[in-house]
Amino acid sequence: MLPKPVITRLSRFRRVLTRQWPREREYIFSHELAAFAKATAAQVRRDLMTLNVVGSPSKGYRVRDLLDAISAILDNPQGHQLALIGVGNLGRALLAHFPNRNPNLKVVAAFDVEPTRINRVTHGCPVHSLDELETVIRDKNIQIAILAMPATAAQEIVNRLVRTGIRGLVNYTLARLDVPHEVHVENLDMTAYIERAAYFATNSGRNQ
Amino acid sequence: MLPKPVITRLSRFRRVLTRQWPREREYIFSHELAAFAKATAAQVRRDLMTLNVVGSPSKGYRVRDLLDAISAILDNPQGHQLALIGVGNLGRALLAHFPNRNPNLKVVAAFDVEPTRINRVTHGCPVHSLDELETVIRDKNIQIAILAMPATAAQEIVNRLVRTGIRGLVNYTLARLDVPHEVHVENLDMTAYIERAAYFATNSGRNQ
DNA sequence: AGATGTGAAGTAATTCACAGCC
DNA sequence: GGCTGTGAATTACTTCACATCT
Repeated sequence: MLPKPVITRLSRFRRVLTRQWPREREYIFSHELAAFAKATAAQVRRDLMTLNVVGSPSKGYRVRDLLDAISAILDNPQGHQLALIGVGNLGRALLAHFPNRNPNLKVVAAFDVEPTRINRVTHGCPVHSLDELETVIRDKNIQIAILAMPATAAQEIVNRLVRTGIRGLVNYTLARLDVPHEVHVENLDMTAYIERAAYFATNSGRNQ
Repeated sequence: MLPKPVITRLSRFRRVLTRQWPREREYIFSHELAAFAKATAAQVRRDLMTLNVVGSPSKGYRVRDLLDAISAILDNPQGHQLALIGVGNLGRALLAHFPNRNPNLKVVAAFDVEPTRINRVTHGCPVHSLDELETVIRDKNIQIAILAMPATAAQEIVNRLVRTGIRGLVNYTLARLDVPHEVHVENLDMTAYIERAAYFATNSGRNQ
């Protein structure tokens, strides 16, 4: 298993290569990718080394090879089915941001308690009642859940998700979650990031 | 300037102390705080050491001292004024999440291009036209901006913000921003986190 | 007995620097 | 000449372990 910073950068590299790098340029140098992805050339070469991607001193790395290697790491061959819990403003924002992205990751079901939201299709995603959580998760083979509902309900729903066999959680809630160690949690507390930005802004920190 | 992981933990510690720790318990042991904040006791003590907070072996740390020390680090004496750029779903979600939080951080102005959104008050926050960006930023002494609008417009608006003297950016956009090194950027690309969760979920990674 | 405070050790991640190649 | 690939050095962060305190 690769270290977290490497995974984070690979994800960034891929976005640069697919969205910013001119399609007609078949090769890229480490320093070019570094410039786009806000990394250093040495860092890029290190990361690519761990992926066993080889470049040539004269041409650099073949973009195609790079993308293949990154996908082999980041993408699941069967793809990932995701569930969204909570279809409030945040949930809807996530749904709206999503469809155009990584085709490997699909939000195939959303859940809410609000009757007016249930049994409708929002941004192409069907919204179910929370009562159906377990059945839908199992039926659609969902491995990852995005938590975008009030913090108070979080732990209880997480317990249900864990019992149903969820593998990963993306937690937009303030709640700190208790999960067995085989379940991966990404905590995305928005205020934490803003506090951090505030600290480094006033202390005139250097970038990144 | 303290390292990023320390700042992140301090922010977490504070949330635990203000929201989860029983008000009547005036003291807390490092291992207690560690359990709540998902850290280790040694880590907590290290962090508190760097803040020069002293505890007693018999009683632990005084919660009040802790909070004061953390605030002295994280909070700006004049507080922070924030601007929100983009009042779509994501922007509204951010506004909704905010008011109850850190009183030191206030979103005092929002901006959008959509005429139907402009000159209204959303979640207690006035929405201005983007045309007024510079004047409002200056008038309200805003140091930090939260970017929650389409990626395409991001860099141009960032340039304007930088010219107006912004100190920090919280970037929810896919765009990678070019800013002078004295401007701090927190990048919060949602899909990156989901890709990370997917990777560690399939590779059955350990938590955190 | 069971904490704290902290040097020292250990581990993780980044950067240097340079041989080898095109 | 400018790039890749990579051991070695460096820097950053975490954890250990223990003297000290109450």
